[in-house]
Amino acid sequence: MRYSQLFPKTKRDAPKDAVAANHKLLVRGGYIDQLMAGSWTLLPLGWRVVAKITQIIREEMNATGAQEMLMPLLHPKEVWEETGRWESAAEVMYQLDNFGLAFTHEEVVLDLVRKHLESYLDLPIKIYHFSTKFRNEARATGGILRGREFLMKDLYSLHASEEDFWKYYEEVKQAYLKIFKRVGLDVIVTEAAGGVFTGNHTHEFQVAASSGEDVIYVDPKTGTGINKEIFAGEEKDYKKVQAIEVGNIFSFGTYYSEKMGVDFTDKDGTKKPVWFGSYGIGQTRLMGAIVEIFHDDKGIIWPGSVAPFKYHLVGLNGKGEDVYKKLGDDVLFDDRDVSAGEKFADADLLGCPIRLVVSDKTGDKIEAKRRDSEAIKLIDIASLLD
RNA sequence: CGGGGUGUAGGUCAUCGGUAGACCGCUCGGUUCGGGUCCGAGAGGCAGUGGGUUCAAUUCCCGCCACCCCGACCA
Repeated sequence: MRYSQLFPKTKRDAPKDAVAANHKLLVRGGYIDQLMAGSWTLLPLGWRVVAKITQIIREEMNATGAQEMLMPLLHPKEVWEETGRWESAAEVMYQLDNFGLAFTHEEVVLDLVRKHLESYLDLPIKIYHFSTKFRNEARATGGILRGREFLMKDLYSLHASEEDFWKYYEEVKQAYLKIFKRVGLDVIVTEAAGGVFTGNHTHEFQVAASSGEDVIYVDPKTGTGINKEIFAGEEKDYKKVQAIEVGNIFSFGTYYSEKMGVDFTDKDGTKKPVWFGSYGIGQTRLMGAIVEIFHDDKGIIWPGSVAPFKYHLVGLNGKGEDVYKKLGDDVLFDDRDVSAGEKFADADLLGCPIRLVVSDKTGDKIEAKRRDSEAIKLIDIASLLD
């Protein structure tokens, strides 16, 4: 990608009211653009980051045997009335006369499954999708961390037995740990309340960050946390940390299945309700959380796995064209006729992992510098392509 | 939803009871070319919106709207 053709360009100033690092840097870098409070366009750069996050999640979900699909966002009132959530979740759900906008998909999944589920032989079912969620947030805040509309992966699993359910629940927990590790985050598995979703406790995946809106108590011995909302221990025995919730997993037991009549014929010939759980990761929030963790005063420092481009090639003195053509697709080439300083500043702001410079000074070599280091080395094109 | 703050050029901000100015960005010309170079010229604004006070309102007062922050709330 040539920078000269990239839409849009970087900005020198952050939005005047922006406080959160992700808000300032993602907007300045041209990753996201605000339509209104809690509503963001993912610009070409931001979309590339989200696509990389999505692909990592997809790989790990598929590895658990889950199948990707896509469900609608406009839901009939009826299915939500079956579980009572048309009323109980009215505050978070955007509702029209006979429809509601998706803020989650439990009801739709259960309606889907009951039409196709007959026997224990059909179970387990593990299905997921990536889609927009609408939430009528009383207060959208923190840049892209809490929006009224955002992207999320939600996985749903249905099982013939409690034992099989918990086995898979644990498998998803491990998959989540892999996902967060792959995107560069250290997460704290945290016990929490289920809110509108369930009376049971749930597991959240929290990332320590001073800008986080959650408070959790971390047990120094196990490294696991308990959300402030259900914490009942002695404060002195725990470490209190602020954190961003980047994922969560829920067990519903047979509660919703019974309400919606989602049952199957078991081995013994009797009808039983399915065991049901759901598992979410917000891709857009995850992008914001990554920026909260990985940035300095100059800009973003993307982990390699989610960076929009691996290389940011700076051409000076009209050079760089040859190197650009050899590097393939994973490179952003700053081909503008502007000062070196401006190009370096933009490279720091955009935060690609490796900055390459080709100039009069580098001769037939290429200068390489990691975004997270000051060390510079000269290499030749052949070893770079290796 | 309660409290606070802010709305002036594309962006960030000054100004001020007498119909607006800087910097950045943009366009043009020159200059420069390893950390947002420098010089010159130019384009660009119904001062969020509705009302009130006044000879006169961007400025003072009130309503509304929007955004940001704190709280409440919250997959």
